[in-house]
Order: sequence, then structure tokens, then C-alpha cells
Amino acid sequence: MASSSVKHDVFQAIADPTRRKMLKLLSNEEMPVTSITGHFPMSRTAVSKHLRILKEAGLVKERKVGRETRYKLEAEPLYELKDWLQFFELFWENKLNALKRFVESNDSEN
Amino acid sequence: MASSSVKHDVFQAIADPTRRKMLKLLSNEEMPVTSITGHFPMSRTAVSKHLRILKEAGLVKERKVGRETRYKLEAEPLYELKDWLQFFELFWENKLNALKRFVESNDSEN
DNA sequence: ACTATATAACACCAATTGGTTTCATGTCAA
DNA sequence: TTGACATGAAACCAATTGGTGTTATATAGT
Repeated sequence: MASSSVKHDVFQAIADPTRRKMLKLLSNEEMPVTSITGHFPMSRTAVSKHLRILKEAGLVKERKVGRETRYKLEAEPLYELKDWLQFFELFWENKLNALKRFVESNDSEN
Repeated sequence: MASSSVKHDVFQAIADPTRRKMLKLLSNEEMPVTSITGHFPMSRTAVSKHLRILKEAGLVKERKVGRETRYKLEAEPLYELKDWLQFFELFWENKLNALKRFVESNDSEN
């Protein structure tokens, strides 16, 4: 259910450096939009839109607390990226380990 | 020297599903542009532009053979992605292994 | 009740993206 | 050397992206 009917996928979501920085920021602690904005040279509205894209990709969870909405990292969708990468490990290391890791896991499209 | 002065970075390059498919295709064998085009529902020129973006990210190598240019996967830049991902492994598995893997490698920005 | 705060939603804009067709160049084969 | 093939380069276009400012709504504090 993690990757169904998402407008933005994980690959797209992490393509932007601002969003990658946000993910690291939100890995430490849950934060409201205004606090997040303090870490970036852009308007709160822009930050909010980045957060929406991350949310669509399932990479952040939001929680309403009073008048603020707090965001937090949800790392699980990154698993898709890890799976994708695993295929290519074969090509930068010839170690038997990589081959073993690959054949004992299931492959995918793309 | 791998990641200096690139117009398109790895994260951007793999954001597009067509380019991800190309990388898998070119992992098996070196292929000229026309052959590659056969695998995609778009013009040869469009394929060529995707290949240029992959080349800028260092993800493919080209080799001129006669009148054709053959492309092949160059997986090494994907290492950056792996490094980036490694940080987040901490958050989807609490195993000591992940922590160990993290602390014994160097972290980076973004 | 009033005022300030937190956020989302909306309308707008310039730049980039992903595609197209056309043109130019280089190479192979006859 | 003439013609076909392989590719890159250029000009163009619609849609998306990443940003802005403004407006609307809900909640908190007094």
C-alpha cells in the first residue's frame, strides 16, 4: 500500500537538494513548518510545498498539534530506492557478496 | 573528481523512469543510440537527450565505433546514492548492524 | 470578543523538463 | 563520389517545477 496512487514518487521527491536536506532535518525531531523554514532561504509557503511533495511520496508524516502541523521523517519508502540500487551493486563491485545479496532478493522493474 | 562541475547530478538523473530503465538496459550490454531507441516509445532525439543527462551525471560511458556511438552503464556514481541512503537505514531498522555500518563510514551534506 | 499565530490554498511567474521536428556532420558501402 | 545511415545540434513547444505574494481558516491567548 506504500506505493499506490502517489502523485510524486520517491525518486522524484529526493531529486531536489532542499528536500533531501529536509529529510535529514526531520530525522532528528518532529518539527512544525515555521521551524523548518528557519533552516532554508525561502518562504514558508515554498517550504510547505516541498513538504507536500515529501508527504505524497510517503517520506514524511504529519501530526496536528494545536494550531501547528508537525512533520517527521518516515523512512520506509526509501526501501524502494535501496532495492533499486542493489541491482547495480553488481556493477561496481565484483565481490561474491554482492552477487549473493542480489540473487537472494527479488528484482523489480525500472 | 567524480562529482565535480556536473550540470546534472545523480539524484536528478535517476528521477526519471525512462532514464532508470535505460540504466538497466545498458548494464547488460553496450548499445548504440538507435538500438536503445527501440526500447522506448519516443524519438531517437529524445533518447539522445536522456543519454546526455546520464552522461553528465557520469552514469554512462560512450565509445565511438565507426559511425555509431555506443553507450554503457557506469555504475560508480551510484555510490553517492548508496552513501546517502545509508544514513536513513538507521530509521527503518534498529539493528546494531545499521549503526555499525553508519559510524564506520563518512557522512556528507544534503 | 479580539488579536496574533500557524498553516493551507490560491493565483501568479520564470525557468526547467521532456518531448517534437528539422538541419548539419560524419562514416560506411557501392 | 554518391547515397544511405547514425548521430548530434538547434529551434521550438506544452507541461511541470520551484519560487513568490496574498487570502482564508483555524486555534491560542488575553
